[in-house]
Amino acid sequence: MLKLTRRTEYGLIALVHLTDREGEVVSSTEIGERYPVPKRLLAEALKALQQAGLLHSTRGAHGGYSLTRSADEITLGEIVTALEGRPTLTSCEGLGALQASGACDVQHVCPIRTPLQRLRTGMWNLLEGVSLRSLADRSVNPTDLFASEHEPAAILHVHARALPQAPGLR
Amino acid sequence: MLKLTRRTEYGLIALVHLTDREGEVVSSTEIGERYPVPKRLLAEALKALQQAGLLHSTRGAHGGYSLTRSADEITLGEIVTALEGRPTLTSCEGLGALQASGACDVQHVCPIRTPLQRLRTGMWNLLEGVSLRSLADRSVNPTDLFASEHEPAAILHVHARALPQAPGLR
DNA sequence: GGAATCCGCACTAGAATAGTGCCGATTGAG
DNA sequence: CTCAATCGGCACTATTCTAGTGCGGATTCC
Repeated sequence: MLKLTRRTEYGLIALVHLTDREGEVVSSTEIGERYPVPKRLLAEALKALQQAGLLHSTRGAHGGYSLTRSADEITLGEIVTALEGRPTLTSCEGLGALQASGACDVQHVCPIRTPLQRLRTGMWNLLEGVSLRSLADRSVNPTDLFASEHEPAAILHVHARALPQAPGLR
Repeated sequence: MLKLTRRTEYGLIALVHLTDREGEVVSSTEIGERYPVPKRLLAEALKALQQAGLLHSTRGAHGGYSLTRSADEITLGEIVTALEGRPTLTSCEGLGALQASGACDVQHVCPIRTPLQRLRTGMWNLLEGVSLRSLADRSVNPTDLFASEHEPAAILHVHARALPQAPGLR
């Protein structure tokens, strides 16, 4: 299913909270008390974020977590990657380490392998395009986060009639 | 996990194949023979697509499936919805039927509810923006499917200037 | 020394996913 | 009219993923 796990959800809650108190050291206890979140799982999410280098942890009394970088420099993509691994779409991609080894036995005939990789890339860009800051900023109009003035369909350009050279993303 | 199920994968394979033979009636057997896909599951995916109104089925000998509309008019969003339900991101949204009933007990304090809804919307637009036709068209440059002339980050508009991307995965 | 806090391991229960089998209903062809 | 191809529906199993919880150890401040 195309959705995030709770672990990620908890991690996001924590990160948004940490963004509110940027610069400070906040304990997992504090976060756990503020939101109805199983503290134990919250701790796991925080650990994962720490291991991914997104959070700095200080132990001992008065310890806690803090952002290692500015909230502007942390993307949703990184966060999701840290919490549940880089998002893949199909089994083909899951193995194969992306086109590296042609491990996918369907590869030769599989008509969707490449298209689906594009899809993943697109979704990935979407996640990469959102900073923790913008996520945490409640003053931003929801529709403005992703939506642009242009028609979404036009942006993503559906039928791909115009095929302008694209910035080599990946 | 942020990924599609195999069922969806199989459904997409079938749809791409059906797009290649647009107008014709193709049996699930034929598809199953062409690609190394468990025929049984393929049949399930096809059934789901039929029930969603994306495919027309004819029974009996020489029966099979065909697209109900032009491949241009079918979006990935519809397909995914048919095969695994409308993508949600968090539990908050899962219940609540989206902001309708305030079922989410975290709602009052949950700092990510709204932002995450935006995320979902963005991903949804992404899926809605891709037609089956463009997905099936192998001549389209992969990067062009989603990418536009504009910088992705600019489109999705974020403060972040795209960090160096870690190629490592899994 | 005690309290607060992060750290790491292991375990259970439930849900989702992947896959398979079987039989009935429908329909075209011989 | 019978046979074979094909869709349609039901039920079942095994594996993996997800969610949640417990416990004890290591650090650090007071």
